[in-house]
Amino acid sequence: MATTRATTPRTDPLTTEVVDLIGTIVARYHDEYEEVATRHALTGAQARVLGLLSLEATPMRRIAQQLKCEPSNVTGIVDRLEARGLVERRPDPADRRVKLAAATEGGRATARRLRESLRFAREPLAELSPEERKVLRDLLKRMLGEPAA
Amino acid sequence: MATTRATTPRTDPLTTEVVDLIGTIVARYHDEYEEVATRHALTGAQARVLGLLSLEATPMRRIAQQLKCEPSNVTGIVDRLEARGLVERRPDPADRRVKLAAATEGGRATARRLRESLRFAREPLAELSPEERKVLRDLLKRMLGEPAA
DNA sequence: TATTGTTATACTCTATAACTATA
DNA sequence: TATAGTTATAGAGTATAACAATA
Repeated sequence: MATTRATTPRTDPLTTEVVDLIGTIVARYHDEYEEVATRHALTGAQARVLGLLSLEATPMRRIAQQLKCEPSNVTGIVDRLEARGLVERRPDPADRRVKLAAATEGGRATARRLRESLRFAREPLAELSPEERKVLRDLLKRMLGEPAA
Repeated sequence: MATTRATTPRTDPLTTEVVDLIGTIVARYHDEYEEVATRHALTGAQARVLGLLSLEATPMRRIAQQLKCEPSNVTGIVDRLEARGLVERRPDPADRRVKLAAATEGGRATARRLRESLRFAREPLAELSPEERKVLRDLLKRMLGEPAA
């Protein structure tokens, strides 16, 4: 079945330790993201969509793809952001079926403040020297299947 | 406040790149967790609770603390797991107010299958040699504020 | 015919507040 | 009186199915 199993058994202590560390990072990252969103009176999903739209106006359909959820859900999320003046719906000149959701100026400002509040993985990285950050970057890249730059 | 700020400005390209990589890992980890849970007909929250209870019987209150949610929510989650025979409630001999939620044998089997399906951060780590995994472990530990072993 | 966005529906997770049974 | 668990309630996210407008 797994012919390379012997090289790196999935249960060796070192691998388990790294897996646990990554689990800790994932948990901490998510907790902080939710907390920052709540502090701005947004849910996690709303904060994610606002973050997307602060970069560029996006068709409803594509928002759903980025969120990995059904398009029908995006309607409600954008509704709530629109009700607060953070987002607006605009027609797509090229296709009248499409609605482009776009962040308003206020929405972009909120998104910016949100981004700046997300200290995690910034402050902690200050513990590492630039050389160590490079090593970490290359290891993470290889873990994710990218060529090591 | 942050006297070392000048050394590593939060916006330097290398730090940003590492932050983005960690964001990618977090997203992938969560997507896979949800997908595996769904494949076992469980929600993410149900899978997390079942994972906890497969290790040891736990008072409702403590489950809420681990999930970082209100105790009232745990009632429903455990209800649904119990209705499927994966979990059961038992009295705590030491304190009759307390109910211990415990995984049944079937629940432990499901939890085991679930754990085995979670390949992420296992398979990807196979890309790294044992030495590289050690370096990664120590960098992650320091990032998380632990002494570097 | 196919696609985009929406509505309608039902389920789950979430927080808040009030309740009960113990301590 | 304080604590553990529950119930009731309301808001939000989710998937599914059916619909109108447009392609």
